[in-house]
Amino acid sequence: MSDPSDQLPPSRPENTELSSTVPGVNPSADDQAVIEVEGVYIISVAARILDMHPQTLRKYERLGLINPGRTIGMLRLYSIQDIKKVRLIRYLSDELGLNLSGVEFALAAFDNMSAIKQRINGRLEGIPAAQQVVQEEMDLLFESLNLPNDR
Amino acid sequence: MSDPSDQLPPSRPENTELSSTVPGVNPSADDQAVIEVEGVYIISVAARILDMHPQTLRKYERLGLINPGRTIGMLRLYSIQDIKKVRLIRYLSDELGLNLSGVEFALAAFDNMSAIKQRINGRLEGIPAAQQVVQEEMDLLFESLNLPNDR
DNA sequence: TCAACTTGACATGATATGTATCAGACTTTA
DNA sequence: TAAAGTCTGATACATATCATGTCAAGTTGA
Repeated sequence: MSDPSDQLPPSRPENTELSSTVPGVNPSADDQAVIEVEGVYIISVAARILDMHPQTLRKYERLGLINPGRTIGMLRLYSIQDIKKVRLIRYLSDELGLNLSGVEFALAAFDNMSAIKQRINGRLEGIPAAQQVVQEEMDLLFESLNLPNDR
Repeated sequence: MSDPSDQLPPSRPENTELSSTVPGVNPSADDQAVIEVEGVYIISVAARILDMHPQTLRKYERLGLINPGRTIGMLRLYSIQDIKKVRLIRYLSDELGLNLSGVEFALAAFDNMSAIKQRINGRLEGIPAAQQVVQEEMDLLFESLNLPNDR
């Protein structure tokens, strides 16, 4: 039970990455919310893209699993990252069989692992050899959970 | 969402550690599997200790969540560690609301994290400063998931 | 010996989930 | 401005999951 290799979940489908800085249409520039109009969909469009019911998306938001932007009015705006996050949620739910509490746990685990990986890397700034080791092993960890390893 | 401190789950109850070498009834003596008769219960006793139905324990085993020993015949024998693992399962299920797929995921995550922590530590043998950093941060990670950090 | 265990199958009630609908108000866009 | 779409909040429904319970027929161990 402690050998990571004997409990790999089934392979994760493509296109469920949680993001990775920014999607395609954002070559250089910002870090902040600058213009950020690189693909933003209202709920009906997002639902059609995902082939899911709008109510399901609203429910996910109510549970804190996603957090789409809003217009000045209150219309939800789904970014590419939001769409991908929903795909990941659906994967965890449909393929791995987690309930929504489990999805919440898994997403939090993912976030925390990403954060700690970053922190370690920062604290090992002066020791590249150690950075390398941690990088490799943390990547292994992400793989073993079948979760994306960047943010 | 990436700050570990803002998603700490509710505090975990006492006595759900997954183990830690050996339980109480073992004043001095061994570390290895020497005699290892420091508390081993058949299913009815384990169920009474845990205040759970025997069928529930059998189901957990069938799903691969626990793996109690057996007599030469086939009677299940629950060790202290098994008992504690069941308590952890119950915590994940009852308190965090995970279904059994989620419990499986969480246990696997825990195992993998423990294993990677060990591996990193081994590979950083010659760099105590780095070991220290990783130790601290990995402990943080375990805390953030509200899971025990030893095995 | 015989109570307690084994496996496997099936049933139950409570709860979770995704989907659906309604009403009344607000936003967007043509 | 009018139509179409979205908002919140409530409610409802079919299906699935989970812990528990029961049964039968065979095995174990004090």
